Amino acid sequence: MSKQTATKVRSTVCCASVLAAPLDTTDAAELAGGFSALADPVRLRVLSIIAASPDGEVCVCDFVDPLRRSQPTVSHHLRVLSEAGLVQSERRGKWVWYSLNRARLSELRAAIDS
Amino acid sequence: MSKQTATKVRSTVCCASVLAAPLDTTDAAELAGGFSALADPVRLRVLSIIAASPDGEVCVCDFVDPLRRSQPTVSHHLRVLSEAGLVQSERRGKWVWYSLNRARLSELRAAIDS
DNA sequence: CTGATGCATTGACAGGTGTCAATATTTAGA
DNA sequence: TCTAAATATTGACACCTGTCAATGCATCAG
Repeated sequence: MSKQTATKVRSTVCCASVLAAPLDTTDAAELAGGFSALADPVRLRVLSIIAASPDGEVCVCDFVDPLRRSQPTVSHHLRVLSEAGLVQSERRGKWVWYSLNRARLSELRAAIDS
Repeated sequence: MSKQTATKVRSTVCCASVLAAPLDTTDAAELAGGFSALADPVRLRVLSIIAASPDGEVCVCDFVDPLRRSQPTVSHHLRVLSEAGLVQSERRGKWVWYSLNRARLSELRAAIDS
């Protein structure tokens, strides 16, 4: 089951922007969802750890030690990031590997671009 | 009293980045604070309204109608944005004018830049 | 000084969130 | 099929957050 949830259809032609034009409530809610996923230090470190990994993917067990959080807590954060579209997962054998969705990060970055 | 709170000293030379290097817990907490302020649709629309205003500043009373929130609620959101360093305020007579802190927005944008 | 206006603060409440222990699920290997 | 290992889910708890009504504070007009 790919936990690829809720990347709703954008209502604007390109992508929503906070600064370029008046933001409607739909776009505002969608963007707020994305930033909510970034609004936690543990999740930011999850993204950072993935970005710093040689292959661009990290399995769940390798987050537990550096994050100093329990395995269920790590799993929870990965789910939040996944549902926000910021990471994707792939099961290979007993392990699940997480990688960045840089396009989604770019969307959020662009949303606060002048 | 300038409500310019808590823009803590950055621990890195330039500015914290999620993707460029392993993120320490201090930087992660600081960035998460910034993204928390962006993690609400009402606040994103506040920023959008300011950005769309001709003079780049908006007084509190002019948020209430478009946001469809009570005046205390608007005031609450402006305080959150202010404490995150994303807006600044200036009292002129009976009115208080809010404007964007684009440098702070740039910091957050840069933090999720590749 | 008084009254009116713009904004901030307080208090209360419902709902959301991060955390962990316990448990379930999935997979590989024997 | 049985067991162990990796990950996900559930349940519980404390804390945080968005909201509004009521109230307080600051400023201006008269």
